[in-house]
Amino acid sequence: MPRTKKYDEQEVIEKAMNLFWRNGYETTSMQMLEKEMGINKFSIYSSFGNKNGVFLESLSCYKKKLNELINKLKSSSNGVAGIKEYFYDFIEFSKETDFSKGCLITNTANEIGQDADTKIREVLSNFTEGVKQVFAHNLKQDKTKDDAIIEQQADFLLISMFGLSSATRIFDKSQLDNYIENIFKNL
Amino acid sequence: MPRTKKYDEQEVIEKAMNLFWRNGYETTSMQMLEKEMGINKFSIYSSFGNKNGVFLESLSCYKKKLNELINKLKSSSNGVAGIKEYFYDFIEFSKETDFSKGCLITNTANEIGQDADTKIREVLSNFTEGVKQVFAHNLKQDKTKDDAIIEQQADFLLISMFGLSSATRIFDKSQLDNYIENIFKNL
DNA sequence: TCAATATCTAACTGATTGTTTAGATATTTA
DNA sequence: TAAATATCTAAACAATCAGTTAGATATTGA
Repeated sequence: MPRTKKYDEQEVIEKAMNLFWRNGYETTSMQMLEKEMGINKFSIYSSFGNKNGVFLESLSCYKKKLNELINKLKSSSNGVAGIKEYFYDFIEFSKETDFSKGCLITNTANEIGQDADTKIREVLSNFTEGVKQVFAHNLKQDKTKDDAIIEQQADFLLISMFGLSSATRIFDKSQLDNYIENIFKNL
Repeated sequence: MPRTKKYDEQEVIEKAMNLFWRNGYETTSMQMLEKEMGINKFSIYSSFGNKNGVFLESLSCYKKKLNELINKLKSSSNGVAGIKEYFYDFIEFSKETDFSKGCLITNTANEIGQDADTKIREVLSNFTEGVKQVFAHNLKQDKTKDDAIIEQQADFLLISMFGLSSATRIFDKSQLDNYIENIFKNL
């Protein structure tokens, strides 16, 4: 039996995830990953295959983190108000010390072209579809809404959330609050 | 007197602009620019200084193109309805043959970090502020809205437009239409 | 017609990209 | 204790990055 790993894969991936979250896929180099993860290239490649592998694991790690917010939303039973709270929760979630880094999923969707890696594209669309389903689930708690309205409003909220994710990187807190209030004005 | 340029700077910049628009700043390499612009590196560097110079000229070219839509909005006198038309116009504007490439300004804002080139950041914030002013100008045509409401709604529309720009790259026409209809439901 | 000179081609920087590999190091079980 | 072997370090890989340069080419005004 050989020596054991000095590092915990889950721990170093969380560090990689934060780097991708701040800088995006392209801008994040293997050198930067080495430094941030605290292990060298050999270890990175033997644990995750290649840069794309590190990124896919980072996406998975991100989803796990974000799932805390989504599970709170899932288990809520106050309809639209719960979704609105999720929007506000997300603003806090995306905050770094002095700026906001948006949503890793949304940032990636904005960065990649239509010729990007298939697995990455799948993760993005699966996640997007999942969020839409949770929105629809909460909207259904309002019995006055029929199926067509629910589908429509879930789509609207999905794109609005997508916009909010980008907006957190650029606009200030009062502008974001005002945005959310307007979004939910007639739902 | 020497020989004259074989290429028109405005013509080649439009090609560069389209490349940046499709692929983003980082992904677009000087090699790709050479090929797309139809001139070689020497000519690119002697005309525009460096890659950043090509990009700044591309941003300027993009603004000129988008100004056709914005001028239409500026000269309209039907208040919110004119802004809504601008949203729909933008969807068409951002369309490539088979997909949508969003807004070069928004794409750039999503791509760059807080340590990016100052000139680029300036172009982005100036442009954003300009669009907000045009929105406010049109909102003022509705005499029932006071200054506070106008400021609030202009900000809301700005972020919504920002979201729409990103959304065109990912969501389909019916989803985008539904998004716009909901945005303008209570303005 | 011809010297002047800007524009062009094409090869070449040096740095950095993602990825691989050889060999030293450390740990484990038998 | 010693053979086995996975993990580590560090140097190297080819490809590509943005940017430069020497020299050939073409066009101009005098």
